[in-house]
Amino acid sequence: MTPAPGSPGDVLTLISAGSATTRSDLARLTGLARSTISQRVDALIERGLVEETESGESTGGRPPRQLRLHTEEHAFAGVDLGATHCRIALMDMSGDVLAECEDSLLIEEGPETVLAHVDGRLDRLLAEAGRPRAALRAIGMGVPGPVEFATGRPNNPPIMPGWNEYPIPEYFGGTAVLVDNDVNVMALGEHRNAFGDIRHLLFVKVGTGIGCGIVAEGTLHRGAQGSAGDIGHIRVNGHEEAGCRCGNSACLEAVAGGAAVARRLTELGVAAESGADVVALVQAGNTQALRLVREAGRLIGEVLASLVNFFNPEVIVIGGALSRVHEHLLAGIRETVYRRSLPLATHHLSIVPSRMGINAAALGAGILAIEHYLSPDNINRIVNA
Amino acid sequence: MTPAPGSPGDVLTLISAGSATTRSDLARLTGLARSTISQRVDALIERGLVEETESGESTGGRPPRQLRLHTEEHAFAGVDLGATHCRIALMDMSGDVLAECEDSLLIEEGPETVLAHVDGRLDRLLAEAGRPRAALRAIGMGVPGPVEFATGRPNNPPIMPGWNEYPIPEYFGGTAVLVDNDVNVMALGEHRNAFGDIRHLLFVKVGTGIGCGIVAEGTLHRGAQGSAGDIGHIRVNGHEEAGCRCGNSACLEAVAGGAAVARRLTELGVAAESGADVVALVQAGNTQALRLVREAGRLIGEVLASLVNFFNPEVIVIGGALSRVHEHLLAGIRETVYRRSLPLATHHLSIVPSRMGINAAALGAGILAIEHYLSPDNINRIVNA
DNA sequence: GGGCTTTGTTCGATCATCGACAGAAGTACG
DNA sequence: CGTACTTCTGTCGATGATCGAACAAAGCCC
Repeated sequence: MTPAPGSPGDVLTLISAGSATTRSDLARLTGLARSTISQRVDALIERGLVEETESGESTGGRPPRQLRLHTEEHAFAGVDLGATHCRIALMDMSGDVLAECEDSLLIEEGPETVLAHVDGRLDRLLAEAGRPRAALRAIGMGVPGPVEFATGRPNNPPIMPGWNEYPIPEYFGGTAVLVDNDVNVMALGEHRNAFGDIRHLLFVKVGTGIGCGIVAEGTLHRGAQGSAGDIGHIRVNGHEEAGCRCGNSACLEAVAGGAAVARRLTELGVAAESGADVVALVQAGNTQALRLVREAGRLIGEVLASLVNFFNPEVIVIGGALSRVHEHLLAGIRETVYRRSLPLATHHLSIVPSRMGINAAALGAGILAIEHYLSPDNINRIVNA
Repeated sequence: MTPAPGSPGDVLTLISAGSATTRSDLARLTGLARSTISQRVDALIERGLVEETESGESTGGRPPRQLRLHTEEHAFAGVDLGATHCRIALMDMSGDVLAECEDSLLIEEGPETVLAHVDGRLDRLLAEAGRPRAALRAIGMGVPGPVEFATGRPNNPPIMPGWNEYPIPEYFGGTAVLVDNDVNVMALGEHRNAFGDIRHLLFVKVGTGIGCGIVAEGTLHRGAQGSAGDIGHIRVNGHEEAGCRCGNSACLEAVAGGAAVARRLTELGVAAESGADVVALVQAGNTQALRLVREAGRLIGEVLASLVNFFNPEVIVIGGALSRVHEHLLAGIRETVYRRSLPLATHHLSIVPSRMGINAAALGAGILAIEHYLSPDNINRIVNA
């Protein structure tokens, strides 16, 4: 994955990526001498970052001692804040979930209330996992709105009253807190768990609104103002009648979002209020709902066709509430994308449903926290301290 | 620009970027000891990569000796191959042009003919600049079609018959040859010469066709198959009647490209065959042409509005033949983008005409070659040899 | 049990880097 | 005009990281 670096903290990166599980592997991958590797691994073990497990299988000689991230003593939290829910996953350093929870919680109650709730849940989850608060190394958080990633402040979020410019990291004192848009952390979760070797990936969340997380060269592309991926307000053909909350008309999410599909169903005499209702109707076999979901897929596909030409990704992952009925949504999307995009761009393109489902955001947020902690710079700092 | 690395070849990167012009600068920027810097600079001077110029101005003590890239002894070529032309710029290591040439040349004559022409011109330009062929360190080349960058082979280019899969680098023997799409090298040229500190930039070429070069995190984004930026075949609203050479209808370049505008003018009774004719008509004050160019700008703006939401660039540069009448084209583009994109994304967005004009491609291709040669890996290899 | 292979550690040698010093080349000022 | 001061650059011994070789450990194969 990584080329072949030689600096100190890079050793840990290789271990965490699973590229190397023994000292010999490390020596081969980094080009450093075995003795040097041993010395570095010792330092990492001493700091509690790496542990040795039982010996592996021999390949004809002395069996190598397996190395892995130290899964005790450290903990990381991934927080998924939605408009009406809060999910938290407590993870160890290798990304395995130690404990998790899910609550109904209105984000519009404002940062103090919501973050106090999160803080309380963190204590409970840590207790459940039997780790002290001090073991919590970093917190990742996905929120439903644009965020200035560097400072962790929401940037004029439309559905988060009271959160504008609120400095979320400061609420948690000294603990490192990484805050990002929810779609971005979902994209990250999906990429790291299921598509680690894919370089360019799009994650499209189809829920009440529609958003997109962009992975370019394996890292999140956030854009100049951190608003990249906001595809919900791209104009689609021939729906000028559909007004959008943003003030324009014919926005993608005003014609193909969960709320829009529900409204159209209601107009046809089938009662539906939200994307969840739509999903229920489709699962119950309602043909009108099924047809409209597929039609929504076509509209989304039309926008994605443009983005495929522009960005040329290898994989597009479809997630969000509506993707629970992904067969129909995907059929519509695929139909349009493969017809409207250039052959060169679609030839090796896969369009697949989310593999992480409802957990993508919390897991992705946790991964954001873990990767921050395991970044070579941070590790070098810890080891040299 | 670069964070604060400490490895050997990075010193040269700082010098070439203009971030450091003296040994003291280098020590401050890299954090290395002054003695270490001196030693490295000596090595670079000995290899002929860096030279000392006359002393700079004193700031109260001994004046520092200025360092810069060694501009003699090395040469780089930037080759801009279009459908009907060939421009070559011979440059020194700092990107200054030593000699250039421009010829009419049909790319459809095939690789052997065209590359032989290029090779001959290279010899002439080198002679003009008084440097031996051996001084030519690398060649960058932009071609009008998709390219597999890693191997330098065109990938099913529509307007380059005979070039498919042709291994261009092999034609030039041992010299390093970097081949890329022409729009990509234009984007690179524009970025490096005029927008070096911008992280995310789009370069849009409006000529007979329409294409886009993407700079993300300061580097070219080529996509999974190297076809990223192919925005000419994105569908636009309400022009289903316009058939495109790609087989679809309502493609952006079928309604707003130079050829399309010329065709529409002809339909209105104003004779025009190509984008160049359109430009001439606009410059002559023809109001029909002016109106259609502005209308083309609006259509392009509609597509760009989507891409701004998706990619969130800081700057969009408009280039290509039609941009010679950029006031009108830009007016149309700006009008639509600022109306249809999200405020957060447009707030700090600039949409500007190309500063490099017709030279963008050749210069960008040359920069591709220079940056390849000056990459830390390559420099370390040279110094340690 | 005795080769054989692979892994991991120990230890002296080597090389890059550092810090302190001295010299170089200017300015500021009496 | 000379002296103090500042800033830049090269030299040199000390230090610390890295390496390679030798050695010990731990398995397999016969």
